[in-house]
Amino acid sequence: MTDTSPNRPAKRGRPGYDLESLLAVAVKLFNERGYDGTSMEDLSRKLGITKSAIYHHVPSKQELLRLAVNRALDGLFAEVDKLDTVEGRAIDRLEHLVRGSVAVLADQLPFVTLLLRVRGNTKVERDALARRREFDHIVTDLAGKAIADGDLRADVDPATAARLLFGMVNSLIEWYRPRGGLRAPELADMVATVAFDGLRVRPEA
Amino acid sequence: MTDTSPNRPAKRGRPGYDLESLLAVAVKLFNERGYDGTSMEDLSRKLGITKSAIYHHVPSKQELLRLAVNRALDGLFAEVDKLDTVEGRAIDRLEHLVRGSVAVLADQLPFVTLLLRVRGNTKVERDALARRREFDHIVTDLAGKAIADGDLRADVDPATAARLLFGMVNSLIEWYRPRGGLRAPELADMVATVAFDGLRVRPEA
DNA sequence: TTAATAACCGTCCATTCGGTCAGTTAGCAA
DNA sequence: TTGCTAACTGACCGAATGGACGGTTATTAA
Repeated sequence: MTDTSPNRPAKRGRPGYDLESLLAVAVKLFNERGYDGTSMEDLSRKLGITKSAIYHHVPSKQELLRLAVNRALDGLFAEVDKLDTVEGRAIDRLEHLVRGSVAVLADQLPFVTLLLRVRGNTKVERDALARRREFDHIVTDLAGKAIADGDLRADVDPATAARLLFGMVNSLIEWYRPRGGLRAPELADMVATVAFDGLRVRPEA
Repeated sequence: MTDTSPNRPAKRGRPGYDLESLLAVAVKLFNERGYDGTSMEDLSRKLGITKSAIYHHVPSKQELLRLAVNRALDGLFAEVDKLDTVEGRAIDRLEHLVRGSVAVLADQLPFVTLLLRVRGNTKVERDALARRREFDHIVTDLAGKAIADGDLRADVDPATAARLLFGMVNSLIEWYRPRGGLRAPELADMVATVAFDGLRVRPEA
């Protein structure tokens, strides 16, 4: 989807990585080995340039992390903003948010993956966690309204419903790979179906 | 549940940590900061002993990880073994496994948490991932049989069903804390209900 | 009182870590 | 051909890392 290869045509200056192409490689490596488990040496080796060359593009290792997680968060909050245009009951808006989140997850998989693994060791990580909590709060509110509407099971409290729902959504990062046969819309269908209607086949009336 | 405090009564030798109590602190810290993000210095400070004292109990940092993830895996496979005694259809056995896994997760939360975050950087981690895949394979087989029985939706393939199901189960480590009001059996009920019957309220016939 | 046991300390080490800095090189436009 | 821009190199640094090692201290059983 995004061109991440070095030496792409028609640019000023010496060809090579720019911030974008470098970030793509970095995030991929962070996801493979973990952020703390990846040294700048490791990254430079993977890039095929020296460690100091990385610092031409980015002032610190943490900045790479910051750029990545914010990209994921911006994508997710863009889906939240889209909800304003969605008419209908809370459960429908909730389903929209689920589908939107699956779409962001599929489209920005490496960034979302990194986001969901952040632990809170540094300020960058804590800021990311704060924005994640903000997102979770929005989901919980929607679940609460859907329960009040009588559309979502009342034997599960809103916070738990939100957590189970997005627990399932977020678990996609563990196995979904866009290159496989399954496309994002079909994936979103599956998740929405299973989450809202369950895995069990119900005897028809 | 398990006594993890140092200086418990009636033991030989100088009182202090033994492997068990040390491991508990280590795993907790690993979960807070990440395995790679936790140095042996960090751990020694948390323990209140010197770094070298740790190496009296354990030969390496990786050994701590190995002990922890194997404890989690042993718990999960014990639940698999229990399935032999369960009569009934595949979907019932699958539900048993879900409930059993939730129980293990709740009882051995720190160990399971650490297990689910392993990336595969070292041999210890790769071995853990291999055992996890073995577990996943068992779940997928069960899902396949349940679909063949006509009990699980046929519009989701077995592997995806297994992944969504245990994606939801495993996401519990992100928020479930045993000290809260919710007990493990009630938690298992909720997860099983939501996963198999969905979050949506269905109009009664 | 004396072993045996088991936890612990202080010091040290080679390596790796994230990061700095002064210079170099490759392509483009004028 | 000359600037200009932007990517890159190599040598270096102080701090932190996982771990080794020889000696010490607190407790219980005989």
